[in-house]
Amino acid sequence: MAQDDQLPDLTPTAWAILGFLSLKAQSGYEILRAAKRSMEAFWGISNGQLYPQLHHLAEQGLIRPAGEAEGPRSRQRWEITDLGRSALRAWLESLSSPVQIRDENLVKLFFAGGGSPDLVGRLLEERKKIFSQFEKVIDAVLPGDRLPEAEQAASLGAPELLFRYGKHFTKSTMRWIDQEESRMLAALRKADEDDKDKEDEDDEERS
Amino acid sequence: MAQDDQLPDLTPTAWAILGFLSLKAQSGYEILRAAKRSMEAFWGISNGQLYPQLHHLAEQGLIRPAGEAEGPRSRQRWEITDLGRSALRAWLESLSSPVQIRDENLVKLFFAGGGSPDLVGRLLEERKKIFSQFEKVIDAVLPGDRLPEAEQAASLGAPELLFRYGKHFTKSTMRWIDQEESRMLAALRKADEDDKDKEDEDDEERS
DNA sequence: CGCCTAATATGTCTGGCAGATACGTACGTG
DNA sequence: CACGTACGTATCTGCCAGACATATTAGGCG
Repeated sequence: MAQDDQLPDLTPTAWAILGFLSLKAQSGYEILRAAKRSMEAFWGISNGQLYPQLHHLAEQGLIRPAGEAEGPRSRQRWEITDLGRSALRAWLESLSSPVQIRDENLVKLFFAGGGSPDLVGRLLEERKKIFSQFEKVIDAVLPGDRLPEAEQAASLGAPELLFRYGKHFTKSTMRWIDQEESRMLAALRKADEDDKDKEDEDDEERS
Repeated sequence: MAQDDQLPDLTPTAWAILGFLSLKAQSGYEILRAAKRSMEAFWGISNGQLYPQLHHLAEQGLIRPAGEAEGPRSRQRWEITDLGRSALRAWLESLSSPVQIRDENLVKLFFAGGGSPDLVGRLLEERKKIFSQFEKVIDAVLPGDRLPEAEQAASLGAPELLFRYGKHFTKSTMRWIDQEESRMLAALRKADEDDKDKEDEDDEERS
C-alpha cells in the first residue's frame, strides 16, 4: 500500500467508527449495532471504546454532532466532516497492522500433546463447536440479502466480500478439523494393529 | 468440553506460561523465545505480560523459583508445582474463550466498497503480502524438524498439529484472495463489454 | 390506566494485553 | 578495548473488551 499523507494518528477502531459515519450520519448506538451485524467477526467494537472515540474524533474535527441531541431519547447523531472524509480516504491507502489472532482452543491443543489422544479429540470437538458458532455470526451478516434498503444501498459490494471470506474461512477450518480427526483415527488404528502384532492373539472380543 | 474443577482464575496468557513451564523448568526469557517460535501466530506473549504473570503464578503456588537466581546473568529459572500441574490439566478440560481476530485489512476492504475497484485490488494485494508474511512466521515454527532434541522430545505431537493448521489457514486465505481477484477481473471485463455495447464504437486506441 | 419488562441510548471502570522503553550483563569480533 | 548483538528482567502507556451504571421510552398485560 501507499504511505501516510500525514494521516491523523487514530486507532483502527476509531477509523472503523469514522467509516460507519461515512456511510451515513447516525448515533453511537446505531454504529454499535451495524458493527455487530457486519464486522464483529473480524474487528469487534465495544461500547467501552465507542463513546470515548466518538468524542475524540469530534475533537479532531473529523466528525461533528448532527443536530442538538434531537430525537425522542437523548440520542446524539454524528456526521462526518469533509476533513474526516479525506482522512478516511488516506487511511484506506495506508499500511494495515498485521492480523492478530487470539485462539485459546489452539493453545490448549498445543499443550495437549503430552496428554491422552482423548483430550486432543475433545479439543477438536470443541473447535468444531466454536466454528459452527462463528459461522452463525457470519450468516447473521446478510440475514437474507434484504436489509432495510436505505442501509443496504449505503454499503454495497464490500460487505458481500467479507461475508464470502467468513464462509471460506469457517469451511476451511472445519475441513482441517476433519482431516486431523481422520489422522488421529488412522494413527489409533495403526497402534491397535501394532498391539495385535505384538500380542498376536490374546482376546478377540472386548466389552 | 467439561466444567471447571474450581480452576484458578487466570488469564489465557498465564495458562500458556504455565503450559510452557510444564514442558520443562526454564526462565522467563526462554518462555518468551519458545512462545515466539511455536505459537506467536495464534497467541502472542509479550514481555509486558510475561514477568508480572510469572510472579502472579508464583503467588498462587502454581510455580516456584528453581534455584536462587543462578546462572551467569541474573536469570531466574522457574518450575511448575504439583498444584500447577493439576490446575493445568483442569484448564485443558475447561471451556475456551471464543476466537478473536483483529484484521485491519478486512476492515478497509469493508469500507472500500464505495471507492474505486482499484482500491479493492490494492487491498487484496496487501492482504497477499500480509499472509505471505504470516506464512513465514508459521514456517519458522519447525525450522527443519530438527530442534535441539531435548526441547523436541518435551513437546511432541501438538506443535505439528498447530503447524499444519497454520499452513492450512494461510493457503486457504491465499486461495480466497485469488478467487476474489478473478471475480473482480470478470466483473470488470463484463463492464467493459457493456460499455462497448453502449458506445458500440468510439475510439479503439487510447494511450 | 398503571405496572413491568425489554430495547434504546450513553457513558465509566477494571483489568488483559502489546509494544516501547529502560536498564543491565555477557559474549563475539575487529 | 570498543562496539554491537544477544541475553535477561522489569515498567509504562495506551488500546481494548466486558461488566457495570444510569436514564428513557415503547409495548405488553392485567
